[in-house]
Amino acid sequence: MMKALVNKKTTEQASETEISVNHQKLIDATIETIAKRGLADTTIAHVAKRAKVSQGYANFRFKSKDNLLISSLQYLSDEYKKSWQKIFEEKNIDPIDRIIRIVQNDFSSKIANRNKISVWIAFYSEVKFRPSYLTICQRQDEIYSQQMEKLVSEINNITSQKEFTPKEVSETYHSMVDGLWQRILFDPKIYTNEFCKNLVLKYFKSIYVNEDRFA
Amino acid sequence: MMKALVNKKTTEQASETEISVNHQKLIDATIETIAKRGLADTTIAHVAKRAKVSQGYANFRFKSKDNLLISSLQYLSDEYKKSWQKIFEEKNIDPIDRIIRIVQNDFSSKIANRNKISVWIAFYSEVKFRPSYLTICQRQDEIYSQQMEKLVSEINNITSQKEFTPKEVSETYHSMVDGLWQRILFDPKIYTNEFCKNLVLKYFKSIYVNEDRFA
DNA sequence: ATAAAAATTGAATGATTATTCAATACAAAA
DNA sequence: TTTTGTATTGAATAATCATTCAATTTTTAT
Repeated sequence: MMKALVNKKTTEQASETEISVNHQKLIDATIETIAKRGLADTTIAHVAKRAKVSQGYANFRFKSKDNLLISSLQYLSDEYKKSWQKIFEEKNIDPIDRIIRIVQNDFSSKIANRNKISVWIAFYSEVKFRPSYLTICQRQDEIYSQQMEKLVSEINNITSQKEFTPKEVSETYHSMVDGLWQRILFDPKIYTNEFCKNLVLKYFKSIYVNEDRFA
Repeated sequence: MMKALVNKKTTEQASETEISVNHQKLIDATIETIAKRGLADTTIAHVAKRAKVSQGYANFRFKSKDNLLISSLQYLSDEYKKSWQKIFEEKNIDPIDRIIRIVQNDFSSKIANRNKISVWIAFYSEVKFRPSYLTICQRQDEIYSQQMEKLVSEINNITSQKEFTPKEVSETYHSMVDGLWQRILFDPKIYTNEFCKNLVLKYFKSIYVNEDRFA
């Protein structure tokens, strides 16, 4: 009896740390399904089929569809966070180069592609009605903004630019990125990643007039 | 027989031009329901109840739920368009004042409130999967962008600003608006309409350095 | 006032879909 | 091998919802 209890606990721990293959397969399949069919048309049956497990299992593994969706959003959020976190942290790189890398990342094909964007917007559209979605998105934004403001204030110090506060620049950039992502979804012919990236760099150019690297 | 035909035609014409009360009641109810419950949870039954007609009637009147949703998006789009169309057309007003009015309009409480925004984003999120949604949104954007570019080029002429093309300024502005609307939904405490408006005006200030009206 | 036509109802239908769970396959331990 | 526990299946269930339509109310024309 004692042994059984201990065993059970070990198993639980294992499944928490070493993320099971099926767990990840299902999350990937969920994101792919939302990208291909839209959130409204994403059923457990579709996801399970794509992940090549039974419908019953998908539900069993995540307790509920809701839970599967939340886990998928969390995964998407973590993936994005990882991509910018390390750029912000490279303290030995010039801050202007660092911000350029942030822009490059935000419009890299890995991040800003129509599939990923459509999934983000699908979740955004439900944020007002699902507190758990809101929490995940807000947490991400908060840290990003905070790091961005710090980076901008470093640049402001170097360039002795006084007209625009770090907060203003950070918020403007952030909203531009969100807006441009949306537009990539609408009209990818015009809004190529390159076009968007250059538009944002041009914005920085308007703030930091003497800095040629933004041109 | 002849008379009957004529009568019928008159009735049809009437119901097309003088939009029936129920028609508009249902569209309003649809927008309200999406705002309150989200698109995923918007059923004909909820809409009908809010519009105070029977569920069967709602479906009969619009042929299908799909059709009702498209009509609602079209209405929203038209309403927004009307609000900016007349500002662009006021040719006797100084272009800088005109662009300031455009900004004021885009962040007026009538346009940029959480209810309206959540409905917009709900439709945006389905744009990739519903060609009819895409068409409505694209048509709107195209005309807006076109007018905006024209306005910016007028301002560029006056200010002899050469660094930033009308297209660039217009696209940047447009994406900022979309991004900020999204952020109003996430965190209305920080992103008040006033805050957003000032952020955008500050952007224009960075382009048109000598123009005090943007400050 | 009456008949004919149109508008509106609401209950029934059928399709879709999340969730459950008994049955089966699989793996590990004895 | 046999036993025991876990992972996985897939068919059944129950709920939700768009759509239909026969019946009823309201409006219009005579």
